[in-house]
Amino acid sequence: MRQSRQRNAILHTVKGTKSHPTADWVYDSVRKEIPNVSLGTVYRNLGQLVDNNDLKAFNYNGMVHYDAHLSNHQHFYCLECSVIFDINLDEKDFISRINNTTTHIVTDFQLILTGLCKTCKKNNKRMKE
Amino acid sequence: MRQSRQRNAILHTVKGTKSHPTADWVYDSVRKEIPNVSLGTVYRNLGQLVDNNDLKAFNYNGMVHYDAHLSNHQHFYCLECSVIFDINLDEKDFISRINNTTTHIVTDFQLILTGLCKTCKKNNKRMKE
DNA sequence: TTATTAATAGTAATCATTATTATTATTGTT
DNA sequence: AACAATAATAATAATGATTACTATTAATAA
Repeated sequence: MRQSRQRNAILHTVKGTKSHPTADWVYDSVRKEIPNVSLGTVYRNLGQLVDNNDLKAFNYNGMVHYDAHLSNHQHFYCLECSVIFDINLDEKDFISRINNTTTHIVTDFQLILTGLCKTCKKNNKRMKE
Repeated sequence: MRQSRQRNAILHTVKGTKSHPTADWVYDSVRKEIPNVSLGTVYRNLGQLVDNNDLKAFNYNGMVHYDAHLSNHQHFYCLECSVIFDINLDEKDFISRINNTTTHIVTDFQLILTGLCKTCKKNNKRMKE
């Protein structure tokens, strides 16, 4: 894998946000630095960076989201403000718990939690007062 | 909501399988009975049937899968044979457990388990002998 | 410094899905 | 049964995310 200005910019962009961006968001962001970067380059590099374990990817609502936060965690999507938050969950414990209830061998899982985030919960209360 | 031959065929098709089919699979299946059915009709009706709580839908690998099995359950995808199995999991218990570990309010979740199914596990053992 | 070839920009193609529209068929009402 | 009213359809075009293609550019090893 060679060095390239584009790949560095793409990786730094994802590392520099906690917003779990889509390819399109990364494209818009990288274009501010490299205006003629190609959308195909963004997709190709995001894919390679995931293969290379520099990024993680997950599907939500039919779109791929990227994440530079590599350690064991899950995601929570707020139905009010659409922000994706990180949630800490003991994956090993969860998997072993599941494996006690089934005869298949569960080795991995994709979990996305939904609901109302802390901030939106507060705002909702205020509105009702 | 009116009656139509197409909608009936679409609903019966999904009710008649445990394979958690995609729109395309349903289309191919319904075409055997109604050869000139339109793919748009299949998509529209699957959407309506979900809105009407006759079917449930979930995303996997960027594709929507439909399920006529409406009661509380989750899905397990076998990485070997690509079959999607049903898994029983106490949703309420799971949600309340999660809510003990976070300050957001979790009301729902999407979970897809992956691994090796019972059958593929057996076959794998045989191969290694 | 040059040859090799990975990576790029630009563009076309693909795949799942949704929208449009003129026609057909269902259903409630005479 | 005949008839409006309009929901549902087939056929097709359009969309949005992603992947593939290709000629050119640029990174690296010799």
